Amino acid sequence: MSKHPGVRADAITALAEVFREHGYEGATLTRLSAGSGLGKGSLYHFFPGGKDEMVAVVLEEIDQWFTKQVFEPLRHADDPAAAIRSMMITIDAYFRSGRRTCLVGAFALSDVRDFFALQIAQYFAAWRDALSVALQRLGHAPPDADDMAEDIVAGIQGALVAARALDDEALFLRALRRMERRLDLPLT
Amino acid sequence: MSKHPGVRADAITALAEVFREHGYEGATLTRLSAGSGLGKGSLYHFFPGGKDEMVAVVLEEIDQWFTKQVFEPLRHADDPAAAIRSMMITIDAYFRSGRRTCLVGAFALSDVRDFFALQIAQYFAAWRDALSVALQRLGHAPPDADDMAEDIVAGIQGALVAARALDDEALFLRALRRMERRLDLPLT
DNA sequence: GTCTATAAAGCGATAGAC
DNA sequence: GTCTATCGCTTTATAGAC
Repeated sequence: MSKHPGVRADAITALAEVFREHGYEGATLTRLSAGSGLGKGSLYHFFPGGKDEMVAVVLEEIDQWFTKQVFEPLRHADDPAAAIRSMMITIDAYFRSGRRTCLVGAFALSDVRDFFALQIAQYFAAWRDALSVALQRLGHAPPDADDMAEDIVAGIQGALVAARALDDEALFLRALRRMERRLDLPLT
Repeated sequence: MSKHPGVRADAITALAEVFREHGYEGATLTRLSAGSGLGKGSLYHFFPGGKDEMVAVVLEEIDQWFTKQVFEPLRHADDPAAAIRSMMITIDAYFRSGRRTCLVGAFALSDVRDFFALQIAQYFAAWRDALSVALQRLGHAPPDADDMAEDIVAGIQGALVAARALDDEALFLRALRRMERRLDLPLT
């Protein structure tokens, strides 16, 4: 254990941003070093497994963040409808209206998908299942809730792609609102 | 002009597949050479601008294919509803139920987006606009038709991401059917 | 723990024989 | 038009001084 655990934690956040901006192959050690403020030697001290270990740790951190901020509230909030609405706001902020990409989604489209297949699949499955639970608590039958949840999770990824492709920030929020309306959430 | 124009045309198709499987940075000249069956020298003979020119030509070919097979039918088919249904079938075949990625979509999420921004934006805009025309011909007001078209185009991209992330082929066709149902197309 | 120097391999691109 | 050989350069990763 490091005597300054904050250094490693801060590095993980910085590395995540480099991977997000440049992808797996584009995230060179030079860029990872510059982005984290750590020399190559220090990076290999914290992540002896090199780039692959950095990615694995970054994916783990992302999963933990979403579990706490998105998945758990969907499953356990007193008001499921409010939790879904809150998810949309959280997501819009996290992805900065589509200016920020989803690292997991981008990896799913790339050739590193197979290598990190388990973590990628788990992230998407956890999101879909948590959302399905919230929808079931609103009275939807499990097969319908699964279908709706799958639609939303995929829709968010598609909105990220389209917003970046068309360079149109407004598109992302517009898509979120469309999906929310489609769910026909009860007023609270 | 080459004396064997088929060689270059075949190469473009092969190069497209390499870029699709490995992304821009992952598509090394060694892989592009192996995939096309042409030596590096021959590749530079056909594409003096190197990788960047190969990508530009590949994107152009993709745009031409979609224009002829998808966009034009949406705009001019006698039966717009049938054209939209036909689009879904064409798309499922082209993307092989999500096992094949959309090169343009993947580029939109990557760091080469800025470099090819124009071609990427044009592809998405052309798809959305052609679909909007078909929906308007079905009686939808232009703002509604634009909204629905945007939803479908983004939804297809999201379905590609989710299908690959969850390694679930059935998800892609399921998403296409959901979107088709949502359009409430008239029977013909 | 952090750095610089460096090794070994692979990269995009070019030259030139055929 | 096609190939092989090769040039610089960058890559990941390591070694070792501090």
